Formats: sequence, C-alpha cells, structure tokens
Amino acid sequence: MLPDFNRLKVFYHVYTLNSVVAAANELCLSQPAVSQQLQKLEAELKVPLFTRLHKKLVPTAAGEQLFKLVEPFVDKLQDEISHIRQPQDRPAGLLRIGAPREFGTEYLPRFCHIFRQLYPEVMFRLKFKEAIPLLTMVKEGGLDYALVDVYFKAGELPGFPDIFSIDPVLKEEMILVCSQPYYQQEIAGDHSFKNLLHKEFITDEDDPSILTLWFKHHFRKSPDNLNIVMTLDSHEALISALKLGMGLGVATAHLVWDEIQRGEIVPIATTQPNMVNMISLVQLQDKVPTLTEKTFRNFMTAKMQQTEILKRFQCAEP
Amino acid sequence: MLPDFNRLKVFYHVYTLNSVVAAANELCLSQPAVSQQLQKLEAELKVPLFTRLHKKLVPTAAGEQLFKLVEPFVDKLQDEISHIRQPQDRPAGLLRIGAPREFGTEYLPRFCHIFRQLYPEVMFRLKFKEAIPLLTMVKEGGLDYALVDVYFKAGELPGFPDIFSIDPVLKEEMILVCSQPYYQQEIAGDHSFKNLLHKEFITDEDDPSILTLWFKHHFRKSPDNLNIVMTLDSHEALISALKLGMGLGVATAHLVWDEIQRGEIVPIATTQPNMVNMISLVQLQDKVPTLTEKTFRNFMTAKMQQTEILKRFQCAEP
DNA sequence: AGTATAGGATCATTTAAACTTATGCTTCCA
DNA sequence: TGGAAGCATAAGTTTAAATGATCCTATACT
Repeated sequence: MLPDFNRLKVFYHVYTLNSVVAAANELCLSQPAVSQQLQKLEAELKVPLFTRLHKKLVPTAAGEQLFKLVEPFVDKLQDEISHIRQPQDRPAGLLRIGAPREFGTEYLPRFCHIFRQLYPEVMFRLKFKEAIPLLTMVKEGGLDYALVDVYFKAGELPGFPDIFSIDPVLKEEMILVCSQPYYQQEIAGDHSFKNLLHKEFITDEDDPSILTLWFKHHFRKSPDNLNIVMTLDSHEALISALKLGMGLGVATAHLVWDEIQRGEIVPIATTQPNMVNMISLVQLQDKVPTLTEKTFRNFMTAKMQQTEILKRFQCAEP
Repeated sequence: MLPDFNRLKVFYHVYTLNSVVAAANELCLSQPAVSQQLQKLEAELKVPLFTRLHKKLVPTAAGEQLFKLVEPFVDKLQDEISHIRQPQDRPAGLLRIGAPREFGTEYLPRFCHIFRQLYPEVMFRLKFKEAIPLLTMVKEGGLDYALVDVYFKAGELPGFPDIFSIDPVLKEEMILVCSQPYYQQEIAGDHSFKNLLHKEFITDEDDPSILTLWFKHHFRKSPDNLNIVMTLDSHEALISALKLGMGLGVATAHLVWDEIQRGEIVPIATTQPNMVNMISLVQLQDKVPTLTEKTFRNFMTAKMQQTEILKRFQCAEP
C-alpha cells in the first residue's frame, strides 16, 4: 500500500538538488545507491518521477505531485526532530506534569520558570486536575508524572493495578483556622473539643470529611454533627470565607501563610502535632526516567526543601 | 540527522494500534521485527517513545510529539498516494498541457471535459502561453507536453538543444480576410497582387511578418511596404477589427469559421492553396510517455480529425 | 575534430540490516 | 493454577541495500 519511506527521503533530496550525485553526497551514499533507490520507488509507484535528460533530471507530473506531498513533512521533521531527539548531557524536550490545582497554580509555574532559565531547551505542559483524573492520565501516557494528594500506599489505589511508583515529596499541614475577629470573639484561647464543637464551620465540598478527620486527629474523638454553615468547591473561596469571619475551617497551611503572618487568620493548634497531608510524586513504575525528568524532579524537591517554601509548609507548627 | 523513515512508519502503526503485535499484522511482519525497529528508532532518537507497561505500550512525551509530526504525513500519504501511483490498465493522474491561448481556450477544455467523462481519474492543468515560454516549461518539467505553433523542425529550435520531439498534429490555415462590406467596396472580386497591395491592413503585434509571408506564399512576391493601419496583440481583437471593416488581415481559419459561414467575414483566396501553420505537439524526446499521456494524445488527435473540427480548419479551401 | 569531463545507468559483488523462528518473561484471566 | 496474551531477547537466515568498476552520452574545452 504505502511506498518505502526511505525511498521517499531519497526522492526528496534528489528533487530538491535536481541531481543524483548531489543527493548521494548529502545522504552520505554512493551515486549508484541513490540511482537505484529512485528507480525502485518509480517501480513501486509504477510511474516515472523524473525524465532523464542527458545531464539533468526533469520532474514529471507525478514527481511534482509526490514532492508536494513529501516536502512539508521532511521540512517539518528537520525543524522539529531536534526537539524530540534527546541530548544525553543536558535536559531538553517536553515535560508533562500534573498537579492539584492549588499546588499547581501556586508553585509549579515558578519552578518551571526558574528551571527554564537553567535549561532553556525544556518545555512544559502542566495539567491541573483532581487525583483520579491525574492518575488516569499518567496511566495512559498523557503525563510524565503527577503530584497528587495521596493517602494510599503503592498498590492500594482503587481501580488501578500496581503500576505506579509513589514517592512522598512534601508534607502539607492541614490546620483549623478562622479570622482574627472571629477568634477573639468565639475562641479566645479555648481550643478545647467542647468549645470548638459548636462553632460555625465552612468546608470544601470535595472533601467534606476533612473536619471530622481533624477532630479525630487532635482529640481522638469524632464530632457528631458539626454546624456546617457553608460548603464550597474552591480552596480560594474557602479562604475568602474564612477571612470574612464566617467560621472555622480546615485550610492548607502554606496557602494561608501570608494571612497568618499578618495576623489576619489565626491557626487553632492543640497539643497534637499538625495533621499532615502527603503530596506525592506518582509515575509509571516501569518508566525509565529521562535525564530531563530526573533533573526536574531533583530540582523540584530541592526547591521544596528551600527555607522559604518549607517554612510555609511548617508555618503552623505549634 | 534525519531518522530512518521506515522506522517512522513502524512507529506510526504501533502508536495508532497501541500494540506491537497488531502493528506487526498490519505491516505483514513478525512481532519481533516491529519490536526491534521500534527499539532502533528509540536508540536513534536517544529517547524512549513508549513506556512498556506489562501488557500495554504507553506513549511518552517524546512519542506523543513524534506522532504529532508523523501522523498528518502518513494520513495524507495514504489519501493521496493513489492519485500519484499509476494503474497500468487505465489512464489516471495529472496531465499538464500547454497550448497557444487561442487554441487552448477554444478547443482544449472541450477535449479535456469529454476525456474526463471516459476516465474520471485524470486531472488536467492547462497553461496558455507563447511558444517560447511553453517550450521552456516542457524543458524544465513544468509541462508533460505542449501544443505549439512551430515553424521549425526538431533540433532547429533556437536556444534549445535537441531535446524535443516535435509531431505535427494539425494544420491551421492562415487566410487573408476582411469584412463583407469592406470586401464589396474595396476588393469586389479582384484578388490580384496589385489590387490588394494598397489596401489597409491590420496585423497581430506578435507576428507582424505574417502579412509579408502571406503575399510571398500566394504571389511569390514580397510587398514593399504595406499600409498597416493597426497592430494588436490579441487574436480576438484582430478579428473584431476585421469585422468592423478596418481592412485586411491574416486570421486563423478555424477561429473565423462562424463568421465566414454567416458571410460576415470574407476570405480572399488565390489559385494557391491556403497558407498553413503547423500546430505541433512538443515533448521531451527522452520522456517515456505514460499510459495516460498516450491515451490523451491519441484521443486528442482523433478528436481533431473529427468532421466538425476538421471542417473548420479547412473551411477556406478554395 | 578530438579529447576531457560530468552526470547518470548498469552490473556483479560485498555487506549490512531486517526479518524469522524459537524461547523466555511477566501479567492477566478463567 | 494453568493457560493465553504481549513484549523482549537471541541466534540464524535471507533479503536488500550499498559499493566499486565500467559504460554511455552530451557538453565543454582546445
């Protein structure tokens, strides 16, 4: 059905150079090799592509048509193959990374920007989604790796066979917070189970059980029914609502770092250490990591250990 | 520089089918053959294109990129290769023909239309130009063949080495004509050299010597200086001027056939047979004619011998 | 005219690669 | 638990591509 592709390559060079010898030089072949390949292509297509004119080769109608087909491809290939072809000595090429929306918008682009200043040949494609869609994309090859809030160990992910390698990269601290005025009025230093239990609560729709978990973690007791005055499906909106003083809510510590520093938002600590949520790097177990992938992974984890960011992630340590 | 093209073909099939065995079947190869070619491509590009996941192959970023490069080409090739690939049993493909404007506009499209009803796989590209540009295009491969008013024999064309084969296909009769009123007033049956010599003349700018040639042909004498009242560079305009009664002019017989039939235009004959101009089919001597080319050539010459057209070309026979 | 040169075709030979068969490994599924 | 399915690997064979030598023809050179 389809002709031999290498012969198309030979044809392309002969056509552009209008010469068999020149094409042979360009292709690092002998003249007879090119001559024969061309003839075989003509035999395959059952149509002459050139009329042999004593000294020159003159393309026929079929030759002209074929060239118009082949030319854009070869040109494009010549342009873009270097972006795909990987150098072994330095990171290059496309990196496709998934992350939770909050983490992705806040930190990832910064990492990418700095990384690109070191290795300008690296390109990024970031996807921000929930855990399950991200894992699916990794599984199907749409992502090189994903940063996911995972509470599971490798092999325990429901719906996925044991195909992932899961490496924790960062602890997110989940803290109960409220606005400064709300704190003064409603809490005023009393962090007891009894006191907190009957306040107003705001929570994220995606993970409504987080409040229960927080109480369990800090007091080893589950509250019966909390007074949830609002549910939202965006972490930003949740923080806004908390700042307005609508009540108490569990927030990711590093995302309210600034507000806590300014005293706008007050964390409610207990004698227990903070509740933590692991952000893990998930990738296909069998995937041989590219130099680029490895370098960025290391870069990212290094950046995360950096004082400034780490501080934010541990800001609310009692 | 560029990778092995056949491996790209293998890659294309593996990617689309997401399976080495399936690709092997489609390519009529064994499974290890495909497996090896894929590995060699990866080695060439120094980048893994798939992560081998137990049962499945999952494309990497590089694989995805490469596929985006290769896919449109293979798809286009699959679509269009059949238009280039020539069947041996029936005419098909593109035919690029050149002709003089007058002949080309008047007859060629008709021929093409009828021919396409017989062989719908044939496409045409017609070019209407003067003799020299047409010959140049044939020489450089822009045309498969050209119909040209040629006064030369093969090998005698100035500026061209002996690369053409020239076959006369049609005699155009060149006749001296004028409008019916002009004829009655100025000629009135007197077709003698002496009488004609001092009339008004109109001629084509491209070939001003045609009048001299006409006199030479019919009376074996060249006129000294004719009273040329207008020169034009379009045959249509020349005929218009003649019809208006501006004087005498040499026209191509078949192009004024209708006007002569209607008595609008009167041919001026002598005892000599009409002066003829050969329309020849010119092509590269060494070009092996395609089935399509041969078929259309035969078709065209047959059509030209057909009563209706032939009559026009010989309408003014004395 | 005679010779040199350049571009391409052809042929026989060598060489390289692509393909095949056989086999092994691992996962998936009944 | 024992196939079946999917891919990788290894070794051997076959095919086809590349080469070097030679030939052919037209053009350029003198």
